[in-house]
This record gives sequence, C-alpha cells and structure tokens, in this order.
Amino acid sequence: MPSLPEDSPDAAAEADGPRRRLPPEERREQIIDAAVRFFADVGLDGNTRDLAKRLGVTQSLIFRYFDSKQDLIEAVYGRVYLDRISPGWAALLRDRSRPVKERMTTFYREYGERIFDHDWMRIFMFSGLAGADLNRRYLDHLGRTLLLPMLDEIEAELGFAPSPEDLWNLHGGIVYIGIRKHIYQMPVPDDPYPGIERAIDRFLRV
Amino acid sequence: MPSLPEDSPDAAAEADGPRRRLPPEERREQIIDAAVRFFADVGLDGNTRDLAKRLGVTQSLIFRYFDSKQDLIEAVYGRVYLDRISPGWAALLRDRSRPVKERMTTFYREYGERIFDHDWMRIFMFSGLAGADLNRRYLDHLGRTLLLPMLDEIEAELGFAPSPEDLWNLHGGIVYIGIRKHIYQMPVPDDPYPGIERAIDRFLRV
DNA sequence: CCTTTAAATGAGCATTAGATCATCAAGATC
DNA sequence: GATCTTGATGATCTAATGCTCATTTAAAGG
Repeated sequence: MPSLPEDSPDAAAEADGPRRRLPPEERREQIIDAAVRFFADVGLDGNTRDLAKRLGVTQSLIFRYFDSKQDLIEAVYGRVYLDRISPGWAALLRDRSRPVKERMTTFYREYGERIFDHDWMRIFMFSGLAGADLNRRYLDHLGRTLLLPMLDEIEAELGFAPSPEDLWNLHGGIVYIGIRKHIYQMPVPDDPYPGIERAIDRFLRV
Repeated sequence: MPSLPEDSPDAAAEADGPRRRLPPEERREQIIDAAVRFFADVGLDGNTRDLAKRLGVTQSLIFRYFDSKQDLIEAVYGRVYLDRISPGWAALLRDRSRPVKERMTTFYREYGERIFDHDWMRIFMFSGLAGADLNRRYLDHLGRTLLLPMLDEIEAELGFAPSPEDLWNLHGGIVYIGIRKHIYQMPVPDDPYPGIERAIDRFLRV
C-alpha cells in the first residue's frame, strides 16, 4: 500500500494548511493525546514548543486550553491512568468456578495487554521518578484489589499461602518485560505470554 | 550523638567560609560525587546552578572542570556504572564445587548489595529513559556473562534448561524490589534476601 | 452576503539555564 | 614576607522556555 499523497512533505506535523478551527472539547482532547505521546517520548521536561510543532499548532494555543504546563501534565496523567485497571479483574480473580492458575493466566494476559504499552510504561516511570504519588496510589490499589485477593485464592485452592512479597516478585518479573522493552529498549519476545504462563506455573507449583 | 556544631546553619551547602582551593583532581571527584547524588535526586535535567549550590561553589566552577553539562553527565555515568558488575561473579557462578542454588543465592545477595542503591537505581532509570545505550550495553553484558552461564549451570546440575526469558523473569522479579523502593518509593521489606531466596527456590524446583 | 464570536496566531515579556571570561585571592615557592 | 601560579569568583552573554495578549480570521447565525 503506497503512502498517501498528502503526507509527503513532512510527516511529523499534520498538514499545516490554513488554520483550522476545532470545537474546544475536540481540540483539548487532541492536545492531550499528542502530549501523552510527546511526554512519553522525551520526558515531562519536554518543552511546549516542540509539542506544538508535533501538533501543527502554535505554542500559545496550548495555553489557551491549559493554564500551565503542570496543568497539561495533570491532564496527561488523567488520560494515562484512566481505566488502566479493569473493574472486572477483581471478580475474575475470585471466580472459584475456574482454577486459580487459569484465572491468574487470564488476568496477566489482559493486564499485559494494557500495560505493555510504550506511552503508559514510560509515563508511569517518568512520573514515578518525578515523585508523583499517583504511582504509589496506583500500586497500592493494585496490591489491595488484585494481589491480595490472588493470595487468598491461591491459599483456598492450593492450600499454601505465599507472602505478599512473593506475589510482588511474580508481578515484578512480568512487569520487567515491559521495562526492558520500553524503557531500556531491549529486544523481548514478540509474544511474552508463554513466558508469563511459565512464571505463573512455577509460582503455583507446590 | 549530637550533631556537630559546624553543620548547624544550613546543612545542604558545605560551610561556605572563605573560598577554598582544592587540588584539581580532588575537586573534580568532589563535583562528580555531588553530581551523582544530585542527578539521581532531580533527574538529568537538573540545572547546574542548583548543583553548585549543593556543592557550595559557584556554578562557573563546574565548567572549569567539565567542558559541558553533557560532559559532566558522562562522568556521572562513568562513576555509577564503574565496577557495578564484579569480575568474580562469572567464576562464582561456574564453581561446580557448590550447588547452583547456593551459587545463585550468593550471587543475588552480592548483586543486590550493589544495585539496591538509591543513586544507581535512579540514574540507571533516568539514563534508560533518556535513551542512553549504556543501559543496553550493561544489560547485554549482564546477560552474556552472568545469566547465560547460570543457564548452563542449571542444566548441568539439575538436568533441565530454562529459557533465557525465564531467567530474565527471575532477574526482573528481583530487580523490581529496587524499583519499587527507589523509583516508586514504596515500602519494601528491610531485608529483601529471604524473599529473593524463595524466588530462586521456586525457580530451581523441578 | 454580512455580522458576530471565539479559535488560532505571532510578536514579545520575564526567567531560567548553559557557557564564557576578566578579575580576585589561596596557598605553594623562594 | 614578597611573588607567582592557578583555583575560584561574579558579572554577563545568548539561547531556550513558560506564559501573555493584541490581532487575525475560520466558520456559525442571520
């Protein structure tokens, strides 16, 4: 499939024809989308002029929609953290009609599909390094609503109880795949899920 | 033990008495030391004026010892990456007079002592996010000189061969302890080694 | 087609940050 | 104690960056 004609000159910025007026809500969303991508690439210190260039608008326009850069970053956090944890997972993990191993495998497959994502991984890391307590709140929530239940279910079905720390170890080993790929840009398997299943297997083996 | 009298006024900057002349080599080292700490705290975008303030010297002095900020960062990388991997570990892991499990436990105890470190963890992450290929080179080296031998040894002694990906999973679970602590500032056990041993245990169980 | 409104622009202000350099003075040498 | 070397300072230059605002103009309403 040949590249479309109109993106020939300078792929980065959208074709900068005459100035386009968008409904405020739409423009705002567009800016946030671009900002997520942009800050994920260059870090939260990335400057607003470069972001504007990517968007194909002027830098001052950004400040029409956000009071300050910090305000924009807050919106980026909102977008990126939004719905990262599916409300169905807690129920899935407690569904005793299925073996725990299967539940955990399903969970980590779905979880992986949400977090093995360039923008998420990097913004999560940037915001963690910046000291944002969103990270702590997120991981706290994850621990309370997903890992602790997992613990209970393992004990109920398999008769042994790993420590929370053990579960964090399993979890960390899985998340580390995304870190290697998106933070360190190391090669990782195209399909990480067989490896993840083996890790869960080892974890549940008595 | 009561605090010493001379650090009373403003603990951050060293007592700024009259200007002190240091031998160049000593001053250079002092700047690198402070820079490691400083950049680990605030990120590689931290500015040289704040760094100078911490050191208790003028900003321009930094540029007497380093051609550019990038040059200083390079020196910081050098300091931080230097000797992070002990040359003895490859031999330790291949020492067939001891059980692999014991070798791996010893290795990860010593490795943990070197990498569960605030400055290392954070600078490694900052440089990874910045795209420095030091991270890739470091992890490549780690994989080739330590993880692959581990694989061989496990196969030789226990008769089964995990995939490299499985070993990265073990490794990641361990490293994640440091990430939780130093990047996300989450609580982790004071003594992580029992948990690490259990992880190695699970990994080697047939 | 004309009017109106508000989305978008572009010039520019205030600060900050990397880098430079003439000048000062600590401390070694004689 | 006078001299000299060079480590350290402070003022400053330039470019970059967050943010503002008067002006322009796309597009909706009549």
